[in-house]
Amino acid sequence: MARAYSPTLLGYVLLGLLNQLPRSGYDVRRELESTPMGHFSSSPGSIYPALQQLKKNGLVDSEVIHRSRLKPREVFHLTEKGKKALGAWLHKRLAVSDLRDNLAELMLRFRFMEGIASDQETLRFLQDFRRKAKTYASILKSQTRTQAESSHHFALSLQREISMIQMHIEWADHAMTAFEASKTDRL
Amino acid sequence: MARAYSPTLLGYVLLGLLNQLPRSGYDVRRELESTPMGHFSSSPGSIYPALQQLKKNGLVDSEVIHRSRLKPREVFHLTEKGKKALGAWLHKRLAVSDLRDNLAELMLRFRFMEGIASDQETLRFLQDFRRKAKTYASILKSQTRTQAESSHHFALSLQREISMIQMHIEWADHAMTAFEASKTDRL
DNA sequence: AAAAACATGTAAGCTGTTACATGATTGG
DNA sequence: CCAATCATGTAACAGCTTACATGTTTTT
Repeated sequence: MARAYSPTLLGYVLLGLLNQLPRSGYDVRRELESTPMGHFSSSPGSIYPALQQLKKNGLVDSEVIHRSRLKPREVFHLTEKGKKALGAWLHKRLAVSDLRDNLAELMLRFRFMEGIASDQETLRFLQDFRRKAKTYASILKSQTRTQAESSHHFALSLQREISMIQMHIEWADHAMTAFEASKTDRL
Repeated sequence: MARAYSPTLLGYVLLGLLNQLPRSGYDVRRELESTPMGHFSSSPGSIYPALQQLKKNGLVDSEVIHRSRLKPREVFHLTEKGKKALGAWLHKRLAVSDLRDNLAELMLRFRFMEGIASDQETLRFLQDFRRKAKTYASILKSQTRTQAESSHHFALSLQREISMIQMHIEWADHAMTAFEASKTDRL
């Protein structure tokens, strides 16, 4: 039995982009060039195989569009399975360790929620994010008390980490009030 | 002709740790477990091959220390070549794009400066860091003006990025005054 | 006439991960 | 006696990157 396929982070980025709008590999490359998503390369050697991988596993499908003169474009779009996979990724519950290890991924998830997650769902994400950040911040602060004396550089690094998390808590607050406001607008 | 070997980021982390203090692979693993350096795994399959790689290229050397009962330890230390490589990494000039793509690496560099870079050199690093951060911040702000209207989520993501950089500028200020103070202390 | 944009792919290789494998010693 | 700690490695693989490869069309 072939073991369960699960997209890579790059795969989810592609799903997110194709969910916004069906695109060719070339379109995706240009999008990644103009607004970088994480640190992924926009080179053909990255994008085309990744799209084929998604297609092979049934998360996207494609139509080849022939034009009079130009080379035909292969335009990819999400399948039902692809939409489910993207949705599952976006709604996955956060772990505290994600704040340390996968912050960039969490932010990508936030960005790709646009258009497919309701304001309610986005708010839930931000609330969860804020709670986990609070927890992580208190862990870091307890480390300050126990380890900080040992090394100046280390203490400054810890301080930076704490400021980072603090800033993200404030950002989440800001984002949440923005979403609360937009919710009220529609009443 | 074999083309020039240059350590990977994990390689530099190992050089930094071994520069602080000669260690065995096992020691390194425990260090990575207790205080994570970037997102590297502390698993044997990561550490032992990486150390062998560094040894093969002459950046570290090792002595095998035999003890009465316990398994012998292979303790690694930097060679002259290794010290040079580490120094070159630490003093490499920053690019503005590093603020976006390699922030974690910059912070590792800062941490490993302890003990081998002078306060002057560390200050220069922080000054450079601050300048590049300022530049990057202004680039991001100009993006806000041109693209922000398009998407709410995207605007919030941009806002977060700007707050991040802003926070790092303040952190650099804080760190610099700390180093200025310690310099004055020694007069 | 040349350069840039359009459009897609393959091949080789590096880095690192997980899982597997082994075995002695020490502490509870 | 069982678990944890000490200690080192290999093998298979995933995932991505760079460099190579190809050809048309539009813009300068």
